[in-house]
Amino acid sequence: MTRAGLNTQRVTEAGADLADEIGFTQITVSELARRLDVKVASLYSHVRNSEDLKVRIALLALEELADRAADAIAGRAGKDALIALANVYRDYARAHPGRYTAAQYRLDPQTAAAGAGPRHARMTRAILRGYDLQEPDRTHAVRLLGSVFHGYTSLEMGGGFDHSAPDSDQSWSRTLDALDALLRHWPRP
Amino acid sequence: MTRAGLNTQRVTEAGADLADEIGFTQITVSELARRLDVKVASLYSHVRNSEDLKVRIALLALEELADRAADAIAGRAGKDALIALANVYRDYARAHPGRYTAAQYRLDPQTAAAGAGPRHARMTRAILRGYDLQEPDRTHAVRLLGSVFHGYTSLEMGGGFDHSAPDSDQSWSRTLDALDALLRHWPRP
DNA sequence: ACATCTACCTAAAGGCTTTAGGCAAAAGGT
DNA sequence: ACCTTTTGCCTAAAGCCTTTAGGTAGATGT
Repeated sequence: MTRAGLNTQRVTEAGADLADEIGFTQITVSELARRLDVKVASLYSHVRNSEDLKVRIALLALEELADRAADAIAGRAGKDALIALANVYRDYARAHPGRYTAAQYRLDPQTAAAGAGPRHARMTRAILRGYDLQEPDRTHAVRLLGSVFHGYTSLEMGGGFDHSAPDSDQSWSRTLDALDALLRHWPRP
Repeated sequence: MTRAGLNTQRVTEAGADLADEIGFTQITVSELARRLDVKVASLYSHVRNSEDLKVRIALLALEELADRAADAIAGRAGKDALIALANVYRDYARAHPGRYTAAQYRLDPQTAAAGAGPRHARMTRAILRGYDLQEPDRTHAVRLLGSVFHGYTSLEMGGGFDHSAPDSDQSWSRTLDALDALLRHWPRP
């Protein structure tokens, strides 16, 4: 009887793929075992428990997202960079809904700090180099951008903008126009 | 042996309270039964199954939120109304994290349309009466506002803005200033 | 060929979900 | 008060998911 050749890495990737297919919240160790054609107990050599599996999928998704974001903003500035970064999140969420949901999974502070979370914050901050904002407004703007990227994407994923005109692509595009305008004319306190 | 006197309504409310204490994702029928000091099977007279319980909690939260939002925007306009509405969401999320998470629970379109979801959209739209926006920009703005309210609140709830200066209250306040400015000077296509 | 990992297995205990069938408290009519 | 109906809660049981313990055989290196 030949082996499947699993290790923690592969189990995590298979978990992420499975999440994209059936939804992150539906992930169970049993379901993943079925998918990998392996007995449930076998997975417990690669993953501490069900929670550990979810955390690993979350960290994987955060890292993949950060890599794509870094690619997207390299060599761009201002509105170009803003649009490129924003689209990374939205496109990733549409292509990999399970992974994207996983990226929102609540991690304890230590784990979060050790993962790719901080890279995301730095990249959003980097976008603002193209605009004339000083601290603390820069931080406020980072938080606003994060909120819009995540908020829009997650409402859209939840079907909130389906079945109503105008279509979501247009709102997205105009939302980015609006954010760009806002960053260029950020109000004084 | 005297009865607990439960019905669907009370079970749902107890479920919502429990969600606020232990987190919406931790909700199980068993846990709720323990909380109510009742055997698990008994709850299945009041609730079809675990999913049904969660949906009911979600609908309850959406309704409570809509009621508070309606109170908040009554008799206000412009930036006042914007701030009041935004604070309803944020305050509710902080006071009732379990219910707030429940309000984000994905409902099937039929259930969603029958619940308080559409009321929320109408109220956000009502806020924009105080600003000079025509369709389709009005809809784009509704979506942007929803994204920011939900996005900011959910990142804040997830601890994303902890342990970094300036504190989240300030960013929130300045974010609302920025949104107000944006709505007053919405960019042309 | 040998020892050593290591990937996978069987077995079993415990918890959550859900259905079926029953009993007794509450509610309502006469 | 008495009887009937309703209904709120129960016990029992089956099925699936999680997790641990202990065992076996394929891969790896000497």
